[in-house]
Amino acid sequence: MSLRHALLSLLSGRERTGYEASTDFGRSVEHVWHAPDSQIYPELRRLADLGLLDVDELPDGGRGTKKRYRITETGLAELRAWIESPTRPRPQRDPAYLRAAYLEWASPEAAREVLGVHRDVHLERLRMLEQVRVSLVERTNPTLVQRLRRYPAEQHDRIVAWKVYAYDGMIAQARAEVAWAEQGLELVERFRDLPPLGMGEARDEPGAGSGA
Amino acid sequence: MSLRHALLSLLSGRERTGYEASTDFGRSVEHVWHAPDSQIYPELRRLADLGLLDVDELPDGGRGTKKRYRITETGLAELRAWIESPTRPRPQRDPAYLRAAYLEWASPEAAREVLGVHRDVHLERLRMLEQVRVSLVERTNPTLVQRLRRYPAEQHDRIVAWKVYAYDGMIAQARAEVAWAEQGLELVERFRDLPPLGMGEARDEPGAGSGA
DNA sequence: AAGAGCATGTAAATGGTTACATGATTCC
DNA sequence: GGAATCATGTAACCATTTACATGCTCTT
Repeated sequence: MSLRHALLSLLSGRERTGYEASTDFGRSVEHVWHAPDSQIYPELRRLADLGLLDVDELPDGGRGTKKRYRITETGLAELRAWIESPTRPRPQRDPAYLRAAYLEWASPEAAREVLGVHRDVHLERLRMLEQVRVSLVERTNPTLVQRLRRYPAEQHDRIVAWKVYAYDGMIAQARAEVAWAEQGLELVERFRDLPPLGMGEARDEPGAGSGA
Repeated sequence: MSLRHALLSLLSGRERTGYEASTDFGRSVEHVWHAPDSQIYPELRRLADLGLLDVDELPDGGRGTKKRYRITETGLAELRAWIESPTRPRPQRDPAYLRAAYLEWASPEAAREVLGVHRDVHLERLRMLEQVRVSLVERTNPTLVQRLRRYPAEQHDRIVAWKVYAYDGMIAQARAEVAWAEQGLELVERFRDLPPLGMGEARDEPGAGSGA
C-alpha cells in the first residue's frame, strides 16, 4: 500500500505529468520502492479520485491529452501522517535466504553460480547506490535540485540529509549482501568434495509406517 | 512463488501432517519465509495435486481425518532445481526506507518514535535469530535434529553449516538495521530545532501556470 | 469449566507481475 | 526510414493479507 506514498513523496517535490511522474519515478523513488508503469498510471488516477492529487488535462499537440498532477493539502497531510506512523516491518520473505538455508542440496558448481550471481547483483546495485549518493551530496541530482528549489535554503541540509541517510542504509545492506555471498563461496569450497545428498540415504523413523 | 519451496524444504526433513507442517513451519522456515496457516494448508494440497507430495489420509480418532504429507522424488527434484537456479533479487520495496528518505516531513518527536520502533523491532529479531543460531550450532534445534537423523553423519556438518550461514546473513542484516536506526536518531537531534516543512513556503517554478 | 492445542480450512480484498496495446513525434 | 521518446494505459493472473469458521480432546 506504499506505492501510494512513494508517488505522493515524488509529487511533493514538484508537479508532474503522468509520463514525467513515471520516468522520474524510475530515476529516483524507484531505488527505494520499485513499481512498473502499469501500476503508476492507474494509481495516479486513484490518488486524483481521492483528492490527494489535483489533475489538469493539458492538450498534447494533436496527440490526445496529458495530465498534470499536483499534490493537494490533503495529499500532503496523508503523506505526512504516513511518514510519522511506524509500521510493522514487512515479514521476511527473501528467496536468496531460503535457498541458502538448503544449499546442501546444490552441487558445488550450482552453489558457486547462485552465490556468484548474488554477489554480482549486489555489487552492481552498490555501485549504482554510491553514484546516486554522490549526486545527492553534491546536489547535482536533478530530482533533488527541483525539490530544493521549492524550499528555503535553511531547509536544504535536512532534506538532503534524509535522502543521503536512506541511501546510506541501502548501501550498508548491499555491502552486507556482498560480504555474505563471499562467505558463502568459501563455504562451498569447504564442502567441495562431499558427495551430494540424495533421497537414497533417507531412513524413515521407526513407527512412521511407510504407506502404500 | 517460493512458499512452495519453503514447504518442500521443510518436508525434505521429514514427513508431516498438515498441522505439524504448519506449526513446525512457524518454528523454523518461518524465520526465513513468512506465511500464515491460511496459505499453508491450501498450498500443501496443491503440492499434493501436482505430485510433489504424497498424501495419506489418517483417521484422527473420531475427529475427522488428518493428512500426512511426504515429499516425492519429483518434489525433491523440483526443490533441488529451484535451489540450484539463481533468481533475480526481489525488487526493493521496504516502507522503512521510503519513509526515511522523506523524514524531513516528520516532527522530531515522530521521527524519534519511528526510528526507535525500527531499532527495537530489529533488536528483538536479532535476539531471536541469535538464539536460533545457537540451537543450530549446538544441534539442539528439534527441526534440525529430525532432519539430521535422515542423513549419514558425514553430511551433518554441511547441513548445519548452510542453516547457520542463512542465519548469519539475517543476523548481519538485523545488526545493520539497528545501526542504521541509531544513525537516524542522531540525525533527528541534529535538526531538532529546524522549523517544520510546510506547503506554505512552496513556490511554483515560473511557467508552471498555477491552475484554476 | 475454561483454555490450550489439535486439525482443517474458506472467502474477500488488495497488491503486484507480466504481457499486451496504441499511436504520434522527434532525432539520427 | 527506423529507433527512441512521449503518452497513456488494460487485462489476466498470481500471491498475499485479513478475517472468519468449526469442532474435538486433553490438561489444569
